[in-house]
Amino acid sequence: MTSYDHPTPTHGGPPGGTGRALRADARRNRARILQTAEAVFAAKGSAASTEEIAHKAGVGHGTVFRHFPTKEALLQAILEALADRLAEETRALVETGDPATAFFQFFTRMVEQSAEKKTVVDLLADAGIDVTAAKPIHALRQAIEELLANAQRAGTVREDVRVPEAMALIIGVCQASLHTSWGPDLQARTLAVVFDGLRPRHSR
Amino acid sequence: MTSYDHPTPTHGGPPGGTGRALRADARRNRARILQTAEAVFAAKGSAASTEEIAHKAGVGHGTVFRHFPTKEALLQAILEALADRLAEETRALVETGDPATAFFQFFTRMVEQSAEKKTVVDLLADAGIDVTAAKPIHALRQAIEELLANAQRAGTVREDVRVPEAMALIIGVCQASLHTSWGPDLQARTLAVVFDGLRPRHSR
Amino acid sequence: MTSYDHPTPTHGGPPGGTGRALRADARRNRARILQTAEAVFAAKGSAASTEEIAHKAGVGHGTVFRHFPTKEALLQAILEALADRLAEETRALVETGDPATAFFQFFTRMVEQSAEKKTVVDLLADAGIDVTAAKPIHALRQAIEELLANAQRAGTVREDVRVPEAMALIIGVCQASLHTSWGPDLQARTLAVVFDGLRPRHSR
Amino acid sequence: MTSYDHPTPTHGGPPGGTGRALRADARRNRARILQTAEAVFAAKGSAASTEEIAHKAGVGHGTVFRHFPTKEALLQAILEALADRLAEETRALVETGDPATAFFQFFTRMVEQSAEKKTVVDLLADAGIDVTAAKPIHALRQAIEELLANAQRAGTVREDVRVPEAMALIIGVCQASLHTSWGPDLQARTLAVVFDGLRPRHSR
DNA sequence: AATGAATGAGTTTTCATTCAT
DNA sequence: CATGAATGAAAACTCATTCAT
Repeated sequence: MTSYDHPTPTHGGPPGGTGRALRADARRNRARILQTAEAVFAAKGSAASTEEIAHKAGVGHGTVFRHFPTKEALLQAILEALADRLAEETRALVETGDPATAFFQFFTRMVEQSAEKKTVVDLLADAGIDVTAAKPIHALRQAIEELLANAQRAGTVREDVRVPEAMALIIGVCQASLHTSWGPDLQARTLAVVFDGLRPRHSR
Repeated sequence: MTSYDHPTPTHGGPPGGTGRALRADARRNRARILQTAEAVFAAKGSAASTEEIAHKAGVGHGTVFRHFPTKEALLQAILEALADRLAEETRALVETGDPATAFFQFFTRMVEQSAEKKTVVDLLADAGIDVTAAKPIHALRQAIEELLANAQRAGTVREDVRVPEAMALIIGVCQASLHTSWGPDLQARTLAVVFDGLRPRHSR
Repeated sequence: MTSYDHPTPTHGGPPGGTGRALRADARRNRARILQTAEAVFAAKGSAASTEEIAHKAGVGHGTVFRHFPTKEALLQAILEALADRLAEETRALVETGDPATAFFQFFTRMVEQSAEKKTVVDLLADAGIDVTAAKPIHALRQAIEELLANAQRAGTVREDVRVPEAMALIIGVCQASLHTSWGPDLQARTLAVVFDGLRPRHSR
Repeated sequence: MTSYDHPTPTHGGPPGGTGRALRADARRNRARILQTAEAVFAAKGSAASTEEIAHKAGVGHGTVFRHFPTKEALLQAILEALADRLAEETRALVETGDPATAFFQFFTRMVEQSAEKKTVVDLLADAGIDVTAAKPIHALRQAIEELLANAQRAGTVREDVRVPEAMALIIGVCQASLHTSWGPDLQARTLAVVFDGLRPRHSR
């Protein structure tokens, strides 16, 4: 959520000092647009109109374009904001979690959040962007790499599993969660299979 | 391919004896439209225009709407046709394959075909249709159920795995194959993890 | 005016024969759109909206885009239609006029029509198209070349005058006619100066 | 340049003695906006946005509208400024030039400057303003009248040529210089014809 | 039955103008 | 006074859908 508070990058200066709060409302608008857009795109896919987003955000639709010059830019911004949030969360898990279980916690958490993440994956699909290529994804990827390596060092994930398939499995299960009648039971059972496949043989 | 030849079920009876010749044309048109639409939607996503489909199918724009009253109906019809094809294929595997390996063969085959299936899943996502709700999916689902049951009877899949998570895993890996740089290696390693998770513990 | 009657170039066949008059109204619409657009652009410049043109032509604005995929295409079509008309007129003058005076008649006629030609010149200016490069202008240019050569052979225009300056003078006087309070007197006196400059010295 | 320094005539008196410093800023801003706008409009036509002008002038967007209540007003102001400049230049020629050739020099100079003047003429055309009606044109017109009269008195221009056609010819050749491939040769030959038409018969 | 012309609601984007800070 | 954020009218263009031929 805090990542929505960033002002436009052209205004790097801190708001403190002489109290130049000239664009407090602009910042607020930007944040509201991002928030609204994420929700709307999540609900209706990237085909949702900017007009609807503007309306639901309570601003004129010109204001959306003032903050994000194209629809594509808005999509990218959402992507980055979400990636930032996830990377932050993941990094916290890297630093404070139990290495043996943190990767599995993370995996589960991602799937739980999948309604939100649908946006990301959809946008990635629509934009034709390769997950591995998108810049803001990089931090997230690195955090995942660490979680995986830690789990392997702790002996809870097989040594021969590499990052690409780990990400593929995460993405896959998250996506699957969108296309079936997906209750907590089903989620648990699906993850159980995958987690079992990830564990070393001798550990069972 | 044969599944394209079904006329719309709403036109069950011919209006007269002499009407047959025209009916053949219409049937051919319907088949060509479906075929073309599947290819076009696969290539361009569901945002592709009906006009383009009509053009590539070599029919007038209006003809598409004569056969499918809305674009949505066309999407549904493609879905049904594809589900029919897959069900047929799967059924053949049920009847002629080795029970111990048929389920895994089927799973692999689905992922290999995922480029084609992308269409379906994308369309499902866009249309907000739940896979489990679509009627023609039922036959496919039944065939999968049999494959799974056979494998469990043959001891190559854990007894506690149920159909929903099996389908979720299939869908998930298929979807994952569309994002990330997905080569044969990655596909093999990802399936290895999932298959491993599906096998009974004592079999390893 | 007859140049408006051309059907879309994709339908080369003659309307006769079996009387397949399927698109009589399409042809009519195309002609009306062109006619209306020429008038509107002449009155308001090329900044006039396609919506206004559609409205004044009595068609939906989508129809304008069906016939001319972009506004630019519409401008070009007007240009070509006008060039066609002028070339035809000029050619007639080449064939039936008095070589000694035809060039001057043509020059005068162009200036008289300048209200109409404003469209052309404006469009040329707006589109950044070089007069000499536009294809449909070529026929017109050739006719002008002949008029000039004939006049020079008849001794009413100096031998050292070349086509480029002749065209420059025509364009210039036509344009000037748009920017001043331009009555018949002023037109006559301005042309008198230019015509005098064009005549050989010994002829006066 | 000096003509840019005039404040808007509607603000005749200063509100107080201490207000002078601010006024100087405002004057400078006004001048910079006019200068920038002339350049931008010259380069991009009157479709250029006020935002771009504000940016290039280094002022806020709102400042442009503080000085010129509408875009139209800005166009008018540019026109006046340019007319002032040209009138000044022309007046200098009246006072210091050779009466026999000054008019022709002036004519040539106008055509040479036509790239700059394109702005004006274009704006006039776009705005539908008649040259003869614009007030600041009057001074320029008077100067031209004198140049013409002097040339006629010196015997280098025919007695029967009046100011309107002289201006029409100037405007026409300037405009023509914007269309067609216009090199120094073509300019020279075109002016040669016009100048020849302007000279008395016995002088050749 | 097939065609494709017509339609107009909807989409993205731009920009002059207003107004709060 | 200066600023730039907000606004919404308007523009070009698309496309599913309808309908006359």
